[in-house]
Amino acid sequence: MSKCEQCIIRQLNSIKHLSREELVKMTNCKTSRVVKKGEAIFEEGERLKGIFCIKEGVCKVSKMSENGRNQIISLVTRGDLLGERSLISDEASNLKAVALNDMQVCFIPKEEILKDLSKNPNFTMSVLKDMAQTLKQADNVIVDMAQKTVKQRLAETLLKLLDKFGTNAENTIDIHLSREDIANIIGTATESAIRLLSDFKKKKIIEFKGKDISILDRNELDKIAQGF
Amino acid sequence: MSKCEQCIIRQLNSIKHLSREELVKMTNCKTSRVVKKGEAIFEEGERLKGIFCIKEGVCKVSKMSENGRNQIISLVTRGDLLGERSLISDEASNLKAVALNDMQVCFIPKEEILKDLSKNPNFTMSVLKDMAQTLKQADNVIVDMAQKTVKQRLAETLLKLLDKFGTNAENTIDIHLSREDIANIIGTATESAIRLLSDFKKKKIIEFKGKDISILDRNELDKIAQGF
DNA sequence: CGGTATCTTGATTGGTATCAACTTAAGTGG
DNA sequence: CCACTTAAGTTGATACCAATCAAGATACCG
Repeated sequence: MSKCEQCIIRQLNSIKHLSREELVKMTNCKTSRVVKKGEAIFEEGERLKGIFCIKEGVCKVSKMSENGRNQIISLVTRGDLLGERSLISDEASNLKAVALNDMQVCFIPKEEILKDLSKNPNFTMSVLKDMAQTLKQADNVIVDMAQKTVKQRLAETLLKLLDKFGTNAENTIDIHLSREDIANIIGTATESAIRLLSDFKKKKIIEFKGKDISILDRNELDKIAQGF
Repeated sequence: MSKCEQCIIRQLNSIKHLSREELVKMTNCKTSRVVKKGEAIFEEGERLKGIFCIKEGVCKVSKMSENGRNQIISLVTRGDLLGERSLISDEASNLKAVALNDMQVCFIPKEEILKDLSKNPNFTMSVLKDMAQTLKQADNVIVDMAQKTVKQRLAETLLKLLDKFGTNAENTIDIHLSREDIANIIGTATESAIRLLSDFKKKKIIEFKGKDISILDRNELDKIAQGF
């Protein structure tokens, strides 16, 4: 079993504030797990027994709306923690997490995390800061959803994806999302997203390589996102 | 100066987890302030030097969108804390808070709160729980904004307002919001909100007493909110 | 009492959802 | 290797919803 003390991923999140001693304990109680593309890490309504630390891969975190459509709330990647909130508020998860590609995640049992939270103020403060940050972003998303058009949101989403995942050898955004996934991020019907993507392509703002998207005119996307 | 130890409001939020000693210190450094209706407690972009504890009254917390419209993110009332997030993430506030009626608020300096956070795990944990809860609600709002129609959102908002503020002697929702405020909560143009309110009135789901709203058929609003 | 803000309604335009049909891509089993 | 199945992507036509502009009504305030 690989040791948390030696894990590089740890440096990327709040776990970096744990002491050597705490890390040793964590190594002893954590379990590793491989999650295949498309597989769920947890379901909406499930009671989580711990949190997940993403070692490799990306997953979409989503929530079902009352009308039966799926809304993707965030994309969680290498170095992120997943499930702290449900654990802290001690409620069933309100979200579902599904792997977008093959993943490696570590599972850390609830008791261990709660113990660390109660004994290590630096750790707690770090989690608190993360959460404050997430909340701020959530506010921004609310404003965008409430006041921007689908076209603006699509442009913005493409830019965010580019910044978060960068580009691969073919110059396409280095994460494969289906058209439906994209629609579920911006909160629209799949056909609408497709139509707008198609518009962007005609205007040479983006192009397709296979199904993947390559951004040609970042500047123009910026303008569209801001409403021109 | 009134004493935090004896303040009833304290029981309503995380401050209840502070020790007697900590409360005495807080009494000595806090300041009280009256905020008139329409006045701002703080502005977007302002660097807060502490947090606010709402003793009396209600304020709207909002954010300007890039297209120049105002989105109300939440309504903060008696017993709530305000400004913890900016303080924790140590950034300028991303939000603006404006009084909806005359308010009494206490201001607690940053240093005092940070000291309590670093020394009292119960307090920190309580703040953390609050924030996890807020984040969960934010997720719900995102889904609603992304996927519900304006009509659904209006119905939902009316129900939430009713639950949060109750009714007064005239059986109207016990908080006065302008039509514009309502529109800014549901994220639509003022005229659209007015039109839909007018529809609801015609269908005898609500009625107006002056400008205030009285809910006649809660059941019907529930149905509309869920998409029928 | 005039001026201003808020509220209200109508007409028009544009954006988005929905339904339906078709294409392409990716398996799967004979 | 081909025929079949299924999922994903694409496009057009239509109808509905909501934003915007314009104009009038009502309440509020100095």
